[in-house]
This record gives sequence, C-alpha cells and structure tokens, in this order.
Amino acid sequence: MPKLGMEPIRRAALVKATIAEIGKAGSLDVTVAQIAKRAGMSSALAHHYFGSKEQIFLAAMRHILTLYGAEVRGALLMADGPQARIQAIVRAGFGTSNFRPETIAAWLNFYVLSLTFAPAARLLRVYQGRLRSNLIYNLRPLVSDPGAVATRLAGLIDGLYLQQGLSQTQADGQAATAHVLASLAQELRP
Amino acid sequence: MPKLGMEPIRRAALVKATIAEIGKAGSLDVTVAQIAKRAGMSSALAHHYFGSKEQIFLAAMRHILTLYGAEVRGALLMADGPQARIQAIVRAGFGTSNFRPETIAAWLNFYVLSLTFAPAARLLRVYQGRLRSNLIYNLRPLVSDPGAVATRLAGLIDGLYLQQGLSQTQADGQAATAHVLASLAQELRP
DNA sequence: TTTTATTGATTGACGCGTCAATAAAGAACC
DNA sequence: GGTTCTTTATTGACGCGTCAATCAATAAAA
Repeated sequence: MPKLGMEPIRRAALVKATIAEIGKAGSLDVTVAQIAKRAGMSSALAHHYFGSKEQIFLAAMRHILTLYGAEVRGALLMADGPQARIQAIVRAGFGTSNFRPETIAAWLNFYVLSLTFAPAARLLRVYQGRLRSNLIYNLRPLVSDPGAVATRLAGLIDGLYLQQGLSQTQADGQAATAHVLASLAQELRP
Repeated sequence: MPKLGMEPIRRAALVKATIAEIGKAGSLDVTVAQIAKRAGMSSALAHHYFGSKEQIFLAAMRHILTLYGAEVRGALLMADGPQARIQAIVRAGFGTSNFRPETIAAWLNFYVLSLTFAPAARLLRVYQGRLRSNLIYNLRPLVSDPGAVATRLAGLIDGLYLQQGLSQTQADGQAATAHVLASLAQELRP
C-alpha cells in the first residue's frame, strides 16, 4: 500500500480536517483522534507527521493566514490608487473564503490560543502587523493621522468579524464590508 | 468549624478565583482543583456548591456582566443628553474594572465558550442587546440611521477590546475610548 | 439528631503520545 | 531477475497522566 509521497497529502488533509473539526466543535477541545478520523487516517499517523497536537493547530492557523494573505494580495493586484487598495483589503477580509462560519470559528479559537501558545501569538502578530502597515501605507496620502485611522479601521474589521462569529446567523460579508467602507468614507471627509 | 452561612461567601470566592485563574491561564483549561485552591477550599466543596464546572463558569460570566452593567448604569446617571450618554457608555466599557488584563482574558474566553455552551450564548446576547439598544436609543435624535451607527460603534468597541486582549501590553483604556469617541464625532458630523 | 460545612480518597473516563508490528515501494548487489 | 536492505506508510494497542464528579467520613452548629 505505501504509495510514496503521501506526506504532503496527509498534512493537507489533517489541516483541513482540523479547521473543519474546530469549526464544528466551536472550540479547541478537539481530539487528535477526531481530526485524524475526519482526515481518513489513524491518530498515530497524525502524530507521525506532525509530532504533536500543538503542531497540528499551528499548521492549521498558518494555513488560514496564508489563505487570507493570498486573498488580500489578489485583491490588491486589481486595485488602483490608495483608496481602492484600502477597499480591496477590506473586501478581501470579509470575502467568502475567510468568512465561512467554520473559518470564523477557527479564527476566534486561534485568537484565544495565542494567549497561551507563544508561536500562535507570533503568527498573529505578523498578520496584524501586515494588515496595519498595509492600511497605513495607503492611508498616508489620504489622511493626516494614518496611524490612528488604521487603528480604528482594523479595530472595526476585527470587531465585526468577532460579532459575526458569535452570532450564529448566516454570515453577511456584504454588510460588514459596507460598514467598514462607510467608516472609511467618514475618515476621508475633509 | 462549620460556621453557618458560608455558601454565599464560598460562591463569591469561587467566582473571583475562576476569573483570576482564567485570566492567568489565558484559557478555559482550568481545573476545578486550581480554582478551588485559589479560593481556599477543596475541589469537593466547589462541586458541592456549584454542582458542575459549567455552572462555575456561568456564574463567573454572570458576575463579569453584572459588574459591567453596574458600571454602565453608574456612568449613565451622571450623563446629561444623548451625546453625553453615549460617551458614558463607551467610557464605562473601557473603564478600569472591565479593562483589567485578567478580566479581558476572561471575556475573550467566554466569547469562545458561547460557541459551545448555549447558556453562555444567551447571557452574551442579553448583554449585546442591551448595549445595542442603549446606543440606538441615544443615537436616535442625533443621526439618521441609528441602527447602522450603533453597529459600527459596537463593532469598534468590541474590536478594540479584542485587540487589547490579544496584545499582551499594558491596557490603555484612555486611547481606546478616544478612538471610539473620534469615530462617534465623525458619525455625528452633518 | 438534623442540618450545614468540609475534605481525602476514589472512580471512571478520556486523550496524548509512543511503540512494536505489518506491508509495500524502491535501491543495491550479484 | 532474484534476493536482501532500507526507507516510507500505516495502524492497533496501550501506558501514563489528568480531571470531573462522587462518596463516605468528620466535625460543629442548632
């Protein structure tokens, strides 16, 4: 049976299963056995490839952040001018792939994980730093205090994301995007 | 030893210890034994008074929300006019007692708990509903779409709170308050 | 003696991580 | 082309620790 080159496939399956299982459970209290079962393998194999549950979580978090980063970069490609670029960043954040209920639930749990697990905190800081510097860079030609405006925009994005995660209702990225853009418009008024 | 009337004292001690322990651990992975030890009793006694760990968590959450509600009500007493009342609500949210690191960490964890534990979700909905209706009520005479503005303000409050919780740095309620009030000022501009 | 307070000990379940064992794909050697 | 060796894939079983919850026992009010 040992078809060679299984490692990347197994790893990807585990990462995907981890996000799904966390989303379903709504918490990090997910056993390696559950994850492995959903990914179609034994828990021993999961340990074989990742070494520990922590590493599995970390890989899942990295995956979510990578997807998010890719979405932002993709949106930025088609944006012309600072204002359009800011709008692109916002839209990407609330775009479909980052805004699925299971993804949001995983996000929230990873937020909390970062309180206890230093590598998770580092990952998160990198993401937040990038978001923030992206915003500031594009806000610079538009407003007098880009740092403050970026803080408010990032805060609003996070807050709406959080609220969406908590309200078990159907995710509405459109509405969230509209709110952030409305806030942006007000910040831009002379 | 059995001094009578211990129950309320023990319950209060356990609630306080629970918040402290969650804040210290940064997660809900806190054992009843840890909580009981901090509260100065055996884990058996904690079970005797609360029945289960879930009930302990729920009581702790209720306590935090009660404190928050009291702070808001207190601030509203001294506020005159809708704008001042909104400012009072914001200030209370970022006031010292709700903004201690351990309290914030407990908040974040209770947010996540509400994804799995229905009573926790109910509690949270009550709080959010009150905050929202408070905001809307006072925004009504000031803006044309109070619902939308309330969503943005509440979102920004939650987002800044979240960011503060995640950044292990010294809590700065002043700055957070200033940001929300700045956003409010922009919403109020004709 | 009934009620309240209190705890040490125990139970039963569960989960992470490890290990030994099995199996197949290639590599190397003749 | 066969035989042996090494590497990769894979799992069932399990040890060890942990933890929530229960219980039986002790002690002191009332």
